[in-house]
Amino acid sequence: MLKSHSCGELNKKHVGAKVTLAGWVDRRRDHGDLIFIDLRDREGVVQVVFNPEISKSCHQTASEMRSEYVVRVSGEVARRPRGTENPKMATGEIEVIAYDTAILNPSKTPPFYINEDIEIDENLRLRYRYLDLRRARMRENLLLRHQVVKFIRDFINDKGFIEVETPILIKSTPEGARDYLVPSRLQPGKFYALPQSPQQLKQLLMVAGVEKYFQIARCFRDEDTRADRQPEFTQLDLEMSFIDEEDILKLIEELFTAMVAALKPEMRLIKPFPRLSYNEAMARYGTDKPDLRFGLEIRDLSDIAAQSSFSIFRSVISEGGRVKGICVPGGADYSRRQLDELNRLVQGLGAKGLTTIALGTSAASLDSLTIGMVKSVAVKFLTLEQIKEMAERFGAKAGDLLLIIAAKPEVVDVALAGLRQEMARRLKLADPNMFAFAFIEGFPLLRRDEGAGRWASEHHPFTAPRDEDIPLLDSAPQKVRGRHYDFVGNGYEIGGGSIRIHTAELQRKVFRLLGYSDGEIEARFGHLLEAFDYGAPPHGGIALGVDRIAMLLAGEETIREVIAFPKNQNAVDLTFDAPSPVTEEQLSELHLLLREED
RNA sequence: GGCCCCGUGGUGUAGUGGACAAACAUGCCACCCUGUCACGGUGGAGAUCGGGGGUUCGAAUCCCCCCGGGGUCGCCA
Repeated sequence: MLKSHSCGELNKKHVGAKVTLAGWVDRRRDHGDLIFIDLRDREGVVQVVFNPEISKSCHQTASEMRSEYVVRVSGEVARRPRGTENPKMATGEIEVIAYDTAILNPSKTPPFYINEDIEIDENLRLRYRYLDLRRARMRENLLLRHQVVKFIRDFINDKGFIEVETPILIKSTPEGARDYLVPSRLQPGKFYALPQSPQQLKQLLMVAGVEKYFQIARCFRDEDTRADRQPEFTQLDLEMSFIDEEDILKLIEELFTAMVAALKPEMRLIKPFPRLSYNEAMARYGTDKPDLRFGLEIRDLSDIAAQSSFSIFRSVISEGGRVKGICVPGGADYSRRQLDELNRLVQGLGAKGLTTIALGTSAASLDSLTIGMVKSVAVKFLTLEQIKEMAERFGAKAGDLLLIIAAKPEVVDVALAGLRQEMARRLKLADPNMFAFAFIEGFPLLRRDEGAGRWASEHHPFTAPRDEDIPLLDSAPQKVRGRHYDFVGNGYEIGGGSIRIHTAELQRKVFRLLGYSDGEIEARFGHLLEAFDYGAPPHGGIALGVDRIAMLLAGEETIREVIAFPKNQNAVDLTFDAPSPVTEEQLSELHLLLREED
């Protein structure tokens, strides 16, 4: 080793010790004769003093040091002179008096600050990711992610699970997300696909008798990115035999409770984790991944709106739409400009517009509210009674603002969910010191794919229907509830799972309902169905997004901040400039010919 | 594919039709400085205002197209 200690570990117990350190120059303070260097390594920063009276050559070398130079320093740890201690530094009580030093490698001036935490253009950060990762914020995020994965592995191991690796080169399944394909050299014209998740593999492991499987698994989906979505991401994938929903939910609740206590003890949880039905989540929050740290719940006003003479409300309802809204406490004094912004927001989410009703601030209470105190474009078309009825539904008070959207059911929910999120952000309603984890249950097994004119799986085709709903598969598929559950936290979908179908008979029935011919079923899922005929145990599991867990625990807003080398929004790796063209020879070996694009 | 936001010295920002051959902070370079810690002081270099076209007497600023980054809807079994 070129070093005897790390910079960050030194403290007053080391006073008098002769140490050799190595790291990067975080900052240089040159007083002419006396030079101070803040030397940084993975563990932290320590002040090194170069005094020409101790070593003239050291002092000369130090005067040549610049930010991010890699240097080695030998010196004696000393207590700082009285009055010069720095309480802001972890090592601020001591310093290292250098008597020998060397520049191991100089550095160009970096393209951005390593020693300051400021927002930098994402392009630059990703292009120089190795420098970005030197910054304290990213170093801490990498460490936290390591701790998260380590904690998960230890915890799950203690519960009797064994980690099994599954193939990265596997078979394309056209349903679901778009696959990343890998051409085969040995099998001309054929392709592997990278796994979207190890779903079928882990089910086969259950048939194999593994009973309790887990994996920190890399998954790939060729879909558009988001702040919480990357083309490749990491799942905690697990599966158990001989269990029901309760076993999985309990395990996950235990895991997250223990993990937060261990890694983020200052954060508060809602215990036990709330369980909401899908219908309840959609009705109250307009989404199946609500942020439960704040209220602003949605209320359905369709019945009142239908009675009004407001033509927008009436026509939307007559076409099968809904009129719903949220109530912003104290929002009645919102300016025209602010309301316009909200209008644009919901229009961006697909709504035609936003109806705002400001309940007059001059009213002492709702009872004393008069029509003259209400500010709204809809005021001419609503009676005072109707307005009060709406306000009561929200438990609104005078001075509140009602934000109402009339649209098709799915648009109303998307727009109001977005509006709710935005209002909470503006009003700072979400407690930053809380993780509001929750389970969502009772999803429908199927949803109608109107484009294709057939049924599609809400989750995936391996999800078991509730036993009592199985007869409905033939008569009323839309009413069948799946044995599926989602795990959400602070408005993010952290993961989901289900109890699986484990008999070939039921699995075939569901595939047929999804519109597959018997031939397609055999070609795509024959391996799984065959396995089910050899004693498949009842089983189920869950998959959780490790990137999102790390992001939440780190308090970050994108998973890029907890991935060492993420891709940008266009799925490009800017550090390596991937993807990139390949040679004609490579294409030829793979039996590929590139298509001319217009 | 749609919508929204952003692009000005190395970095972060100000400037939204003339007083800008572009300002501030920091970084960089040189010199001075023995207790600093975001050290301080003096001086200096550094920007075709993302690119192209247009409007105008005049464009960083207004309009159009393109490029790049971010957010989001669709998409994500």
